[in-house]
Amino acid sequence: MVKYEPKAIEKKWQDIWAASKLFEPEINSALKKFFITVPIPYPDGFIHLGHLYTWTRADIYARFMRMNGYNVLFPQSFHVTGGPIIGMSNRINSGDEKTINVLKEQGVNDKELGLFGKNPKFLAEYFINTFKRDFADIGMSFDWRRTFVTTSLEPYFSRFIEWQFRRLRSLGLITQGSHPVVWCPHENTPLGDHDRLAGEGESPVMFTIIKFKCGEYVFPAATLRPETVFGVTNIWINPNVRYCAATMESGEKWIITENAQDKLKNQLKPVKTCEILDIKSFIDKKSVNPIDGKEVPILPADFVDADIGTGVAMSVPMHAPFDYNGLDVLKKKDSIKYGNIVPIKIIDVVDQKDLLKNAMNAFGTTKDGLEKATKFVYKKEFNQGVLNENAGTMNGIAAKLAKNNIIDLLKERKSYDYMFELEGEVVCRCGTRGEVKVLENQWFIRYSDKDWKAKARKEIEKMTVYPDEVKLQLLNTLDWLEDKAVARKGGLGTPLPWDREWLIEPLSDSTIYMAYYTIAHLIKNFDLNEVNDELFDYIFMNKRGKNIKNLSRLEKMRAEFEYWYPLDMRISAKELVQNHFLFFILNHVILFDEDKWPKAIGINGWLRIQGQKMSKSKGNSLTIHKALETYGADQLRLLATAGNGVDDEEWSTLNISGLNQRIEDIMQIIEIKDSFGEEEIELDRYLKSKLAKIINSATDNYKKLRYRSAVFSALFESVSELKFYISAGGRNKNLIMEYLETILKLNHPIFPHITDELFSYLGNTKMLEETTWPIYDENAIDNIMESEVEVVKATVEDIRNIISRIKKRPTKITIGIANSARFELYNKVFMETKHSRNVNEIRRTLRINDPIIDKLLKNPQKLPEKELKQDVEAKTFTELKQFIEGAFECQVQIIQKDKDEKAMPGKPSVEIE
RNA sequence: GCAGAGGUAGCGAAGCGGUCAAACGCGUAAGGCUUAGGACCUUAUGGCUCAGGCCUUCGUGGGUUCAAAUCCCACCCUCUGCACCA
Repeated sequence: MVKYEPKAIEKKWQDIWAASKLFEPEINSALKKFFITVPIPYPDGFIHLGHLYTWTRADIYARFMRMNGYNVLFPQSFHVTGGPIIGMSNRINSGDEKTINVLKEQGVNDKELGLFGKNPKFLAEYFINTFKRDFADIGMSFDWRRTFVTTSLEPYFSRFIEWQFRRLRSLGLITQGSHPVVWCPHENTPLGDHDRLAGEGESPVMFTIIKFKCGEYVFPAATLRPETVFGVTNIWINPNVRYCAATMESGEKWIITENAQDKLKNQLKPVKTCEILDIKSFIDKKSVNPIDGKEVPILPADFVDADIGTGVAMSVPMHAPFDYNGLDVLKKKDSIKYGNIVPIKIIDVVDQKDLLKNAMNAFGTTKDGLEKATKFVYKKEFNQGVLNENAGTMNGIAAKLAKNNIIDLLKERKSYDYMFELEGEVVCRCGTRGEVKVLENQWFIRYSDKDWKAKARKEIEKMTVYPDEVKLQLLNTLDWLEDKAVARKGGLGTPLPWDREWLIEPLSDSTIYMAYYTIAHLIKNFDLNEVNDELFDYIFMNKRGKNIKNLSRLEKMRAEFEYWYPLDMRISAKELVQNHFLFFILNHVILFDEDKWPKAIGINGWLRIQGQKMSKSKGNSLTIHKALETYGADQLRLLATAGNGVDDEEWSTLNISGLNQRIEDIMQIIEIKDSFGEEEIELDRYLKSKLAKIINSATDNYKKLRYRSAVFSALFESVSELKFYISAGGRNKNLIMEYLETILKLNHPIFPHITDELFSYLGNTKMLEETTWPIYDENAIDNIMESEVEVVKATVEDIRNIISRIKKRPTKITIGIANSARFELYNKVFMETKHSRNVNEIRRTLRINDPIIDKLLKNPQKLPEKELKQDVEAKTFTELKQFIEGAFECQVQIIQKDKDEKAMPGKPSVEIE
């Protein structure tokens, strides 16, 4: 009994591949090139199975293209820009138990841990080495000569990034401005999602400030709904909170909560002086609504949250449940004083006359209920509402549009301002409450630029995207893409060449490095001083500057770039689609000529393990290194076939046994190969036809990165067809050998080690990647033969069914094939189904009166689906007689039927005795 | 909120107008093999039916069609991204 033992053979083949230099391609103008990459990873931990999902998918593509005759470049590098490496190092240094335990479990010793904590560079180098080791062990076909590390560890690469950013700046695509971020005042740093204990996903929301004048003072009401300003009946302040009169730079005296003045300071609205005052003294005084000049009273309300906005709110009772309820409370207290304040309805929603009241009745007047009602009302009114005659000049305008119109009006009247606020609470890991801060002099890359977007749109439309739906996602995201901050003050990275206290952040320094791969191994021969903008201009733009000398040395790099670029395929998981991939595309279209724009991208989902995404942070990741203790490389590579597209796919080790089984099946057939002979039978045509279809579908699926489907036909279907052929009496050695060779080729990209091994068992001395991909032979397709074999299989099913019904062991089975007249009618009907599947129509066209026609047309669901031939059916049954006898262990007779009503084409009559 | 994807038998997952009671894998059950277990092989696995038949199913509710898991509309639920965060 043969057993598949992957460990025994995998190292051997990895060494053979390495020695062959197969994966270190050189320029070869006789060959078409193919350049494929995966985004560079952060070496801040061990590579695990979740990562591998993406990389194996790329490696499979690289091997597939090599076998298809392409000169394939598949390099890999590493990313250390930004925070992750330093963050990891800091966590270890500060004794973070979770992190340390995970690493220890994965085999890091105390000495190494100590160094990790002290030296982020050591940490990065350590993990880069483990990545390389694990990549090799899993059989990745990388060209390691071109590896580099972005960015601060590699001055040559930094020069490249500087070149990129000077060019972007010279194109006017880098600007400086201010920008709101969530900020930790304790650590003095922006708070990303990963830095938060609470408030993940919270981002600054812009509140409109509308200035209501009251004598010398301004009441700056903060609101999310400026479109309701026509419906204001009063101003709310909270009598239980300390307020102050803050003198702003403009000289205006704003009445705001004490809290609010710090917020304003953070948002570049410095408060010059500030006097505490008794807010209660303003109650019942009048203020002026700037939109229409109407006077509205200032009233007390304890639901006004001192932590949000300015502490001054405008009251629109007809459109805000809290305001309505607040006014109600006051009216109950003092109906004379407040009785004449009437809610004003300014937004109409079709079919929703009493939207607010209904919502309040439905949700109640508890705090929670009012919040729900608020959400409900806001949503309906904003999306479906239209302003009415109470809204002055805005009458008839949709609420959605009115918002900006009203803001413009307020600006004209110098009654507008804005501030940022967090809707939910954000807490930093250090425990401090996060707040909004507007950063000054931040550098931006102008992804909002219309012309730039138009170019990118053109490229996306042209590009091949697997799977298809991702293209739509790219285009949609491009539409709302805004300017992006390109630099930060912390972490690692290349300084902005013109403002060196800012470091270029990771998503911005990783947009065009694929071009750098083409020269990465050569540029190191230069002195760093020689590596300047002119050099890059010459290589990448063919622009020869004054100081360019030593042309011959440069020429080699230029040739590499010209040969390998553009990038033909980039593979990644889906989370990079809406950020990295867009930046990658945008930078390419602006920095390179159109013939150097990327050709295709392939996106995959995640690997789930027991329903959860496999990731470092979830702690459910299995490192490749560990997994290789139990499984072989090819067995782990099977996980690349977990899915076809962007859906997340469940992976279980159980699939591995299915793989093992097929491999052992193949090994067994190879073992008995000498027992096969020369005889050719009808069934050969069936196997050849199946093989052709398998080649066709596997090839197509490989091309589209649909590996789940590819492995299904290349491995599972192919082996089971071969087993059927042999069990049904097939013995044609030449055919079987050709079949085996073909399926080894078809499986090689996914399972390179075992297929190379088995290929050598067949007496070959070449590696599979030195052979060529199987060619689909259309002439081998024999649909009638395939159909008739299916008829036999279906008949066996039928017989089984009957036997189980009548509950007796058969002694003899007689199978009656329909006569050729019936086949003729059958095929006539089949031909008609190509034009119409409407039974009445078929009947009308055919105009044949025959009980067989009636039978065929009885059920439109069961119309003939394929062409059948009487002689083939008869021959097939005769040839497979032994196969049928074997299944039932009794005598089988095949006869021709002339009159039997039951025998139909594709459905012979069956008599069981 | 905006955008994208998805809901299929006990589970994973194909199918994306007719050959669909739904591939394939796993699980489960019976039989074979074996001293026994494992592995392996065969068969069964929505319901009913003692001659190959019938009935009900593909998130929910409608619709289009001779025909819908597949197309259209509405609703419910799940996942993902949304920017200084890699």
